[in-house]
Amino acid sequence: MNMAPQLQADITPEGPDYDIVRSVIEFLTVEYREQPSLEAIAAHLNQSPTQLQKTFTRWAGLSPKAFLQAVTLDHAKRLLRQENMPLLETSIEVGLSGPSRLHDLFVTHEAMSPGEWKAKGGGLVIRYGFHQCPFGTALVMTTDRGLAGLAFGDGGDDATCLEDMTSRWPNAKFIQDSEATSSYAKRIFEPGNWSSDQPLRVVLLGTDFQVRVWECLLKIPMGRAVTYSDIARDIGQPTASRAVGAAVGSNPISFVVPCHRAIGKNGALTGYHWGLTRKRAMLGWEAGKA
DNA sequence: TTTAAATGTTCAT
DNA sequence: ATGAACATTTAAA
Repeated sequence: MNMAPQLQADITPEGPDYDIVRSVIEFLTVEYREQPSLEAIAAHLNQSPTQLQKTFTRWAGLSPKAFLQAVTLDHAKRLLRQENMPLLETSIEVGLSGPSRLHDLFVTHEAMSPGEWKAKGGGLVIRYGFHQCPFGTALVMTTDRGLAGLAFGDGGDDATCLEDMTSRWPNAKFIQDSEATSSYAKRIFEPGNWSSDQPLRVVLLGTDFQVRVWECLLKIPMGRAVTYSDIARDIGQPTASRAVGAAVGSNPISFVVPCHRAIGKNGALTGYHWGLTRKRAMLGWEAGKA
């Protein structure tokens, strides 16, 4: 309600948190057969076990052990099985600018007109800024109609990250303006700020097919997962699962459009534009908040 | 468990 | 127009 200046610090209390967490996840992923003990992990990172335990838990809401369990095949399959009845079919009569009630974050979305899409962003003014978030550095992009892009980068690859995004809309005009984008960052990464009073407005810049896929993703509740073929079925092209994968992968608003909740039919995490480790991190983080 | 063929969209010749 | 790439999936060996 108030407190503008400090919020960004609240999001990431200790700057390097994600760096540590990321290392832990990477280590666990490679060595998970060994079921490494907390001591082993800590030793590998040159940290004290208690320190590490505390940092990790503060970040994820889950102990490293519970986290490891949350990202295994078994757990993923359970998430899928749970999705038998209700998920995609029952939901929502969303027209083009209809509000969709999410289980978690409230979003209103709006697709671009075909003419605007053909212009590849021409005549569009996009403001962008970098912000710290629980998953590293986030690049936030907005238009006057709402959030248009969200990307991630670690360390010094901010430039790479920016390049990746700007090349999607070559004719748009880009202006650096962290002031304008910071309010979005605050809203997105702090679950406490999620409310229906002020829905988050997003603009879907993509082809017809892509937009349909992304709208599907928006219906997936927090802590749940669906397969690529589920989505294909829901948009009326049951055999297009592969195409769906491609569309999911080109989603410009990562995290807000929960592309990390789409997984393979056997429960395996297949791919992620910003790195599989980050996908695991997001799934585990959500498991801790749910 | 690994391999091969089928599949739909997008992007580059 | 045509072909290759892709964050898939299924069936067959």
